Amino acid sequence: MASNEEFDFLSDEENFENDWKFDENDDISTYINSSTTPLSADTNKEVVNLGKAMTIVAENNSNERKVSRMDLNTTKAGMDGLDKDKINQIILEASKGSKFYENEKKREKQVQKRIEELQRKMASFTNEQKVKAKQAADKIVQELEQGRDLSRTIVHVDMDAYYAAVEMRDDPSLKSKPMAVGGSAMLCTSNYLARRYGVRAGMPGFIAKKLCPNLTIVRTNFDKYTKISHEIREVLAEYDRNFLPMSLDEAYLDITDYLRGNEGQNKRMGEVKEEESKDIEGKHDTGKIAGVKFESTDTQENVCAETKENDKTKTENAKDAKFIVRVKQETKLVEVKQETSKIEALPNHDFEVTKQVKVERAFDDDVTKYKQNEKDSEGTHRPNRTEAQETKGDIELEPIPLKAETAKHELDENSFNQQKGEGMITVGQSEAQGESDWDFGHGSSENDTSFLHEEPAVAEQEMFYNKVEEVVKEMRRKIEVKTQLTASAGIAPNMFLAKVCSDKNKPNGQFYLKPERDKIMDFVRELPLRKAFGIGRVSEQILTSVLKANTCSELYDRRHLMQLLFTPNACTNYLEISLGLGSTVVDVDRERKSMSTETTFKEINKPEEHLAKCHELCQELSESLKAHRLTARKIGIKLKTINFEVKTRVVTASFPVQQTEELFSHAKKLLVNEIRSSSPEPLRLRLMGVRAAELCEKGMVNESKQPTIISLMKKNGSVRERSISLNASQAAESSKACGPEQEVSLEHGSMSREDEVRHSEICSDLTVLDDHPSTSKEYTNDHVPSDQLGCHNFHGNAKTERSSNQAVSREEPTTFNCPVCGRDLTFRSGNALLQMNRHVDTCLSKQAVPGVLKYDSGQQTNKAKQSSKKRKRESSKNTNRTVKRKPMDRFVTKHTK
DNA sequence: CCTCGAAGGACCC
DNA sequence: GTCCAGGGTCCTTCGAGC
Repeated sequence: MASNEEFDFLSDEENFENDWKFDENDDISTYINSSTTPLSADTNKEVVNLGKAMTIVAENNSNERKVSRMDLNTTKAGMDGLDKDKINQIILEASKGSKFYENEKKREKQVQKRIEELQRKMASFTNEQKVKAKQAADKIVQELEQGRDLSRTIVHVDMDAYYAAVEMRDDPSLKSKPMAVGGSAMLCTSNYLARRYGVRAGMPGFIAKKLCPNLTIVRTNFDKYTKISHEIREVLAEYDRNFLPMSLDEAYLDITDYLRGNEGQNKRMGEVKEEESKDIEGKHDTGKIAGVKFESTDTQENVCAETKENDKTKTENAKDAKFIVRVKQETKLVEVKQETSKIEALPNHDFEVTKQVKVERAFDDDVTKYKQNEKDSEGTHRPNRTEAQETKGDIELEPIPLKAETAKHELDENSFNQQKGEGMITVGQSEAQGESDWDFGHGSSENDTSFLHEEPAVAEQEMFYNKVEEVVKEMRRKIEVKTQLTASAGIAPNMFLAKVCSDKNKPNGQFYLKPERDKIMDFVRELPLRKAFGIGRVSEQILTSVLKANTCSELYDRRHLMQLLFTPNACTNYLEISLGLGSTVVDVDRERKSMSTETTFKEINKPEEHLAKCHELCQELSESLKAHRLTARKIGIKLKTINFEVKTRVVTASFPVQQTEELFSHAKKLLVNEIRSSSPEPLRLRLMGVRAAELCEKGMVNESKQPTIISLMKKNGSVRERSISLNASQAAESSKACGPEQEVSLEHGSMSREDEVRHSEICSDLTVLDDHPSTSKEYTNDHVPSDQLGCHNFHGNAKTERSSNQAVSREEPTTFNCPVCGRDLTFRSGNALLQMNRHVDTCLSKQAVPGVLKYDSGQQTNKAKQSSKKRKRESSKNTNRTVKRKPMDRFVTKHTK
């Protein structure tokens, strides 16, 4: 436990005074918190003599510094203890003189310039300014602190070296070799053996080869990764149906509801599929067995019983219990009930007592390999292992977490609420904190936490923590059983922390940061800033060289300066990071904002080639748009010259487009402009891209990586929401619920923009006005199957879409031409006529529409949207600030008063 | 003075 | 011999228009 002196953010008068000193003396050493070491050499301008690799090719300019932006980023997993200098030297040698390198140098200079400006600015601050700034910062801190929400249990699941792991799984000979997945231009990922050489994702293959001449590079196989990703997601969905996939190998889950014991509980039981078990047998070649079969549970029952009586007995018996499991050397892997309840964890988590046992189903074959978590909980150190080591199988057994059938210790609502904590002060915390400023916001009657000091509450809390760990372990095991790939997980009260935690015990480990404020602050204290989401190369450089802050605590100590130097947005974000705050809402309802395609090639410099390439890209993009049923109002191009300079140009179309030629006509203009403006020099490109933005959905749920909001109708830049947001599964459900008769197809074929807008409004009107009980909310055209859209085959006034024999039992889709708005509307319903009439009425009562729309787009929609979100969980205290931490830029305010 | 759109970047995986 | 991706999101700056 850190003493307050060591980690005293708020009573940092000394630090604060040091700032003044810094101003007067420019004495960096007094400014830097002596307890921390610089992360990188350029933390301190004076420290430059770090070997050749660090001194840059100075050419003419003696002021030139090293291009630190090209350095290896070793903050990621599996990169500890590398000879960074040597690696950086090799990278430098391989890059020197290239166009890319020159460009990096240029960008580095720009960053330097910014840093110098900031430093100048900082030197000009008066004490008065700083005092004021500190007050302002503290005020924000206080608000943020008040919004701190520790009630959610967020899990970040991250597959270990995913692509590489997949390739190794399918070709075990790769396991013993350093290998990477990608191409010679760029690597996507590398295995842990390769990482020992400094080979990592985002590195060009040829440099990786220099670092590790034996490196095997395997081509990417995205289809395969996607398929496996689906399998992983099936597991994740058991724990949180609304989990948020971030990429193929990474996702956030909110398992709070699951922990309450009611979500997904009975979904999977007894349905372990044959093929699953076969898969497992088939693939396991090394044959080391670590699975365990639980039989009688008498012993364990006893252990649990005794646990409550006597601590000593608890420990010993628990040990025994573990031994029993191990000694037996049973070899059957069992699938157990979803909900694992670890009843007691022992000090240091050396072992666990798992209480009973309801075997739902055993795999057909008794022999199943099961890899062991090397480390299961925080506090104990686990050495890094390579894949080669991991497959050796010299591992300890660990009982598979089992479900506690006798739920005597099920957390009751009461204890849960305590855990969840209004104001969340946990045992021992108030003492530890003393009268520190940290306590702000916790002073009133509602913060009477005396009840938490009672033993039962502590025990229950412990139980809860154990349960959390077990659940996540179980999840990871399921993933492994299913895919033979390991995942790491971070568990924390918010997404930011969960992310950091998942990295902590990689590979194949997990880390639980318990929802206690002082634990979080401890955790965050020495956290390198670079680990924080949204702090990349540049921000890190700025923060270290301007603020001399390497860790979150140091950042916090400079909050007054942040206040003066950065934009309010950036400032708040930094404060959130330094306080360990992050989003507690795993928000899947994110809508895709743009869609693009780009490609790198050998130099292209002839206009006709430019245009040909552009057309190609437009075609690709058009296909993507069509596949997602999207149209775009903005079309942009991206050009990268052979010197790596990037230009983007955007144009707003007068109506939403989707077709290749439509896209091309806009993109072409932009491109030609650039060709012209570069002339008489040829436009020498190495990359071209086309982008579509301001997307409008043409119906259907967007099948992008995240389930999306349906139907955002945009007009004049302002968003007016029409229909209730549904995620994909909800949409599917409601679609089922409504039945096909509620689906409406609309003719989109050749609409003008005006038509499109009008059309949207009409759809919306239907949404709003329809009073059909089952459709009052979901009645949009969003569920129309793809083949119903476009309606290219509708010509008549009322034409059936299917052959009549097919349509006998189902209602025939019928197309009408609306005499008012002129649109073709298809209704698949027995009462199509009625619906049509309703539509016509709507069109006719145009005057009523604005009012409706207005109302709808006002509070109504917001409310509806909120309630439609399955989990509106912002506690009443939760101010708007903390909830969503957005990635941000750390730009600098132009004028800080 | 405020709002918007375009351009440029930073960052993430 | 190979010589730094591609698909996104969000933020800031800055000039134009109201």
